[in-house]
Amino acid sequence: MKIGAFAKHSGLSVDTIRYYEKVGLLKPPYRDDGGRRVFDDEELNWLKFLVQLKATGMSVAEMVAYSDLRNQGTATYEARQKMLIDQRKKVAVQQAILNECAMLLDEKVTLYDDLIDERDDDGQKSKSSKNTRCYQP
Amino acid sequence: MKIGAFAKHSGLSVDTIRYYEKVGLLKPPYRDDGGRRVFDDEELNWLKFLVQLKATGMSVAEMVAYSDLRNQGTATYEARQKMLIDQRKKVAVQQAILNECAMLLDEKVTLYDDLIDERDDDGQKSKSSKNTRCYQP
DNA sequence: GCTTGATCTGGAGTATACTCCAGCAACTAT
DNA sequence: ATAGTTGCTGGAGTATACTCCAGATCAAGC
Repeated sequence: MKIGAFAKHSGLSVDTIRYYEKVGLLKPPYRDDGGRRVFDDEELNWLKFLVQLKATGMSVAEMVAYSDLRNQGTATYEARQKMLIDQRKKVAVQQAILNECAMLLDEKVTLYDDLIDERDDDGQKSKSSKNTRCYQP
Repeated sequence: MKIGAFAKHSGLSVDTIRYYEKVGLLKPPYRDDGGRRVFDDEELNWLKFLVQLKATGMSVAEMVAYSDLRNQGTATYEARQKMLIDQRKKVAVQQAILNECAMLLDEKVTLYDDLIDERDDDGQKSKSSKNTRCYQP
């Protein structure tokens, strides 16, 4: 697989692939006769995993650290597992934050329905205005 | 409330407060005799809301857009509500991604338990090695 | 009065993670 | 054979969101 296909399959750009290689997330791949990079499926799986780690909010620097451990073999299993456990905790925190924010957004959206009603009832006797002096969101 | 207290209550730094004012997220506050910024609770509530919007992944540019709408008064209720609805959708997407990533991490952590067992059983007849040729995570 | 700490301004600098470019080489389809 | 696409390198540039600094002012405690 050449770099274009590799990029497409991973969802990253060609430049990003080369950048990832440069910083040590991908090992220097085999080169064909013309000097072009050739990637295999194993490396694609690894890259997809990196993409998912990134989605959890892990920085490139941390991914490089993980990658370096991985390149050192089985002796680093514990260290790698610890990194994943730490990341899992961060994900849990992030999930809690997002859940709160989701509720907040839902509330605000509902509040706007009321605000819109009140604004449009302007000058009429209002039957159900509850938010007249609510903090303007 | 002076800028130091305002920063502390919001969890942001003093520099960030001034930066937020500069880009238009905060309106130019009242200044005391000495030219120092004085913030009120309403502005603190607004800033706290911005912090939560940021936590949902909204960019500063988008927050500025929302802020500008807010400054235009009740005529922009619909536009603001739409922004929040859009952001709510993004949060839902982000939640789904995080849920997947959380599961992935849990799986990987479990896998490492197995890999560690296998590595430490090295040279013994293994009773339960299931991951001998598993992709190295 | 004097020191200390908070705040001020304008502008420069930083960290992160890419992203783009020039200029060239090498495949690929017609 | 030639045009178009893809890939190469090294290095520069970009976007985002701050963060830091110099040099000055201001307020409060001793």
